[in-house]
Amino acid sequence: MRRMPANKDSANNYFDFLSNQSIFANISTTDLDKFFGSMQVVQYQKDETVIFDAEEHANLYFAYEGLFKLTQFDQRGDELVLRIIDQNDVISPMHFLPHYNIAAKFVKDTTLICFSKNKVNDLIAKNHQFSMNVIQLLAKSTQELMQFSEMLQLKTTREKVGWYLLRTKINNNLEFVHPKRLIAAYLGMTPESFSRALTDLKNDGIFINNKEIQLESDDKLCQYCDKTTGADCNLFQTQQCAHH
Amino acid sequence: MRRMPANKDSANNYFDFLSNQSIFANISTTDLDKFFGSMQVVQYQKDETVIFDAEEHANLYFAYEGLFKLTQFDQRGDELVLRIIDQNDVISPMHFLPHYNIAAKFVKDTTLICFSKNKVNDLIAKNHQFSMNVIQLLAKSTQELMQFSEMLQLKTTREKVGWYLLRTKINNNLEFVHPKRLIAAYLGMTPESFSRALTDLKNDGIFINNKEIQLESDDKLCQYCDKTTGADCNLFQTQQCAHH
DNA sequence: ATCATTAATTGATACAAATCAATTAATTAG
DNA sequence: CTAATTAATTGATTTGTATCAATTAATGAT
Repeated sequence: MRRMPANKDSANNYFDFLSNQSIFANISTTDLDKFFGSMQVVQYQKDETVIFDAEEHANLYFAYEGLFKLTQFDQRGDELVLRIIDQNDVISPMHFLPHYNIAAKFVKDTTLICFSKNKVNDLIAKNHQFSMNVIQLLAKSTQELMQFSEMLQLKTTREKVGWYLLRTKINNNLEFVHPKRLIAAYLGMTPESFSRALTDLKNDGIFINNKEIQLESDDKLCQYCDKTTGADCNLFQTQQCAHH
Repeated sequence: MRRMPANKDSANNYFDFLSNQSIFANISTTDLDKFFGSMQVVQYQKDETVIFDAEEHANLYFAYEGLFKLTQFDQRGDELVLRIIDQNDVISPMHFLPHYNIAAKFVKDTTLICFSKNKVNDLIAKNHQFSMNVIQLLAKSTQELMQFSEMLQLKTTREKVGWYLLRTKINNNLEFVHPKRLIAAYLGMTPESFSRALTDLKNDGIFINNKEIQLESDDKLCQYCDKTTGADCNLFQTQQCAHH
């Protein structure tokens, strides 16, 4: 980990970046600029592991650049990847209860912007819109975790992979942007099972060459959709959509 | 479902009950009484299933009496029990995003107290302490879901059962207060596997007769503990505690 | 461009837990 | 109190996915 002193140019980039975060939506520039002044920039290197505990890391973090996974792991070395975090994601260990730990394992060199618990709580106290935004963020996080549990518990290996591909399609146009082993871990399976599932999906008209996803027809992944996931699809509830 | 007109006596009981909820902590009686005035009481019968969707059920609910499970289920009929809810628990479907659905399946006749989204949002807007309490509630819910995922994914069948027994011990003194099939579903296993795991635990000095849990010695469940779970134990970080 | 390293795939096997089937125990209703 | 119903347990079998092992593909460094 490395603390970065911010020069004026980079500070402007950070401010721009932060202003676009939904947690800061509809807040006056005055209040924001003041708050942004307290920002800290920290950098982590590929392969570093950091325990985010409620004591030392009671901050609010923004992923400015890079890639890492939020994981729990046990004595056996098995791990649960709760979230894959890349550019633009937010995590708030400051909202973890005491004694709760989670590890961040950095997959790429990563730059985080963070704000201390005290500063954040000050803004919550002072700015009603901000506290609403925090509520929104936590509500979203609750719901994503419910969907995540659902994926882990209810979906078959093949369905998990289909669901992941669908989300990839909805977000960024048919290619894997993360290492397959990372995706496999996130879906709660081994890289071997992930690979085999990708092979199986040929029967559904879904073909993979290396990082590229090719679909026999545009709707081939729709069978792995649900209303919550589909809500972000540009075809959602149109004529072609299954949830129509 | 049945809407209950509240008479004066029962209203007093409900007010007392609500006042003790942590989401209403440190709020003036004046504000509370006004808010409580908007309360609705609804009753559900054993075996009823209700879909809590973001549209019709955008409320804040308190379980006053009864027992039900919050579940997701798929076409196959497999189900994920996200939470077992009994007396004193809170759920806030009002914080679900649009299109997100979850089912409540009532195990016993149940009385819920609820407040509409609008009334809750009014209180959030007006009362800073309340919005802090809501943040606290959502943060807790996020964390519980992370622990839940961890349990589902990382623990073996036996560890899941040991962990459940430990929590039971910490909460209410060594007996099952819920049907075993419900517990099994919550732990993501079949009743058969649950039963076999209970038998296995004899090797750890843990004996079950019907609903009663008997321990060879008081620390027999400590091997299934972790710091987060242990934080609620009355021996936490004392001499006897593994996390000491 | 070539070598070294890491990632991904493919095949063979093992294993934990689900499923299926039957029995016993515990509740609930009359 | 007894019969009926539901819950829990126990045994036999199946199954999906992890694990182990080996190979091939892709990426990164010199």
